[in-house]
Amino acid sequence: MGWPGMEEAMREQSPKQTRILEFIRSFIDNHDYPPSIRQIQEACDISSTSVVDYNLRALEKSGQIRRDRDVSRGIELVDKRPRVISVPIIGTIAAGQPIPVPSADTWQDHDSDTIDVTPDKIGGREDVYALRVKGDSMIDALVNDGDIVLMQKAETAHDGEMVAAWLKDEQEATLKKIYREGDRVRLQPANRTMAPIYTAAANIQVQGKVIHISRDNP
Amino acid sequence: MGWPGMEEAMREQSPKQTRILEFIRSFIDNHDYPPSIRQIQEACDISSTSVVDYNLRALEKSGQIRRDRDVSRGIELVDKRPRVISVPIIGTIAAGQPIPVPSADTWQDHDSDTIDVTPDKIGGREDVYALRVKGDSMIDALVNDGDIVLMQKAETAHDGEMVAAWLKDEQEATLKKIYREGDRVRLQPANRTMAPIYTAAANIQVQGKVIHISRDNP
DNA sequence: GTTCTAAAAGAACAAAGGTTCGGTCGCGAT
DNA sequence: ATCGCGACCGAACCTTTGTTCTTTTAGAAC
Repeated sequence: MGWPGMEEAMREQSPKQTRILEFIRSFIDNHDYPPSIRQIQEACDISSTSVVDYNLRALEKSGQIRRDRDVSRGIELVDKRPRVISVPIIGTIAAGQPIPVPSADTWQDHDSDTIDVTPDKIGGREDVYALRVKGDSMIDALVNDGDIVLMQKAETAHDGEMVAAWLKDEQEATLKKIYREGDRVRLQPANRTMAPIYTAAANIQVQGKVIHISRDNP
Repeated sequence: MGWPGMEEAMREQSPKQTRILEFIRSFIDNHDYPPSIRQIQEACDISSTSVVDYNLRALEKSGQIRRDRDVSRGIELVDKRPRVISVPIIGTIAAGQPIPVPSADTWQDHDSDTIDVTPDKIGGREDVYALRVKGDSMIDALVNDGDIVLMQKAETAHDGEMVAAWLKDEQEATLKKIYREGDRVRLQPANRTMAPIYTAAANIQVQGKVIHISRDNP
């Protein structure tokens, strides 16, 4: 997350360096590749390329940028905005309809429906997929019709985790907190005012853990 | 979203072109700037730079990439992953506590708490901010403790829109669907099982419209 | 076979762009 | 005064890198 004295180093930048940094940032936003030294020079009213180089070295030393020497436009912002990650929406979760559980192979291949999410929501996890919620049968878990839930594939879950559970007998899927109680399972809605569901442990098949819920407001 | 014949043009790419495209994509992911023609050549086992150029022209013609001539590494993917956008979290919405409504000036300056969102959620809107939900007094609107709501600043709202409303007499804020009924206002929870709140129109101050709700699952 | 064309090779060229180096200009310390 | 130093200038230098040109190959069409 940093190093001792990072804050000081970052404060120790001249107005010229701040201006250079801002220009690089906006240039990358516009062009998707970094500016050349001469472009920085012109944009920031600097008289010589060597001055740009001088300040870039300073910025590099203070940890603001990284430079790939011997590479044109080899400037990389350390504090750059990450890009979005596309997660496949592999199905719809609704009472009475099974979720097609994905095989990891077909994930990226099928350019089916996807949703973009910020990397921090994935957080390094693998086997992440998304489900579209249909109907309001999950309203007791504070999940509404049209919501998108981010899931991590899992066959098991610890007590208290919110999972997508497939009820074999009832032939339906639901989103609930799961608790093992001997040979049966309690599915607890997130909303305290709603009553839990009890069923046999053998009747439950965990499809994945809920890691995020996202709802666009119309 | 495309142009007539786009699909055909995209299918008309040789395996070599596909490989080049994938390499560019992964290179940009790793370095944050595009590869040079000679780097593409080496990575894709191509014998000559002119062959790379030949295929890049084809990719450009088929609309896969854009090229800035006379610019080193001036390759831009048309279908690139957008970057995240940082939205300021300007406060907490909870019963009994006022929301500090932001002035547009101080937004970007204060590097206070922010949340990254995908651009499609903003959708060109301006004056977007975020609120952190504290407590479960909004549970009837399917909003839970800890949720982040994306808001668009607004002083007025149409009937049926979900807004953050400040109740002057009660000195508390809430998230509800708003309906004007003569000189009073109905605040309708999103959950049909909950009863609406009625109050005088003069008692209501709209703070913003809800455009998105986001919940990380612990 | 001949012809035509997409695709590829290889080399040379020229522009773009990073780096270097000698020198200047304050400015505080010695 | 002068020494040291951070910041800055200019210009030359040379690598990187995009472009071009000629030639070759491999099929498909005739």
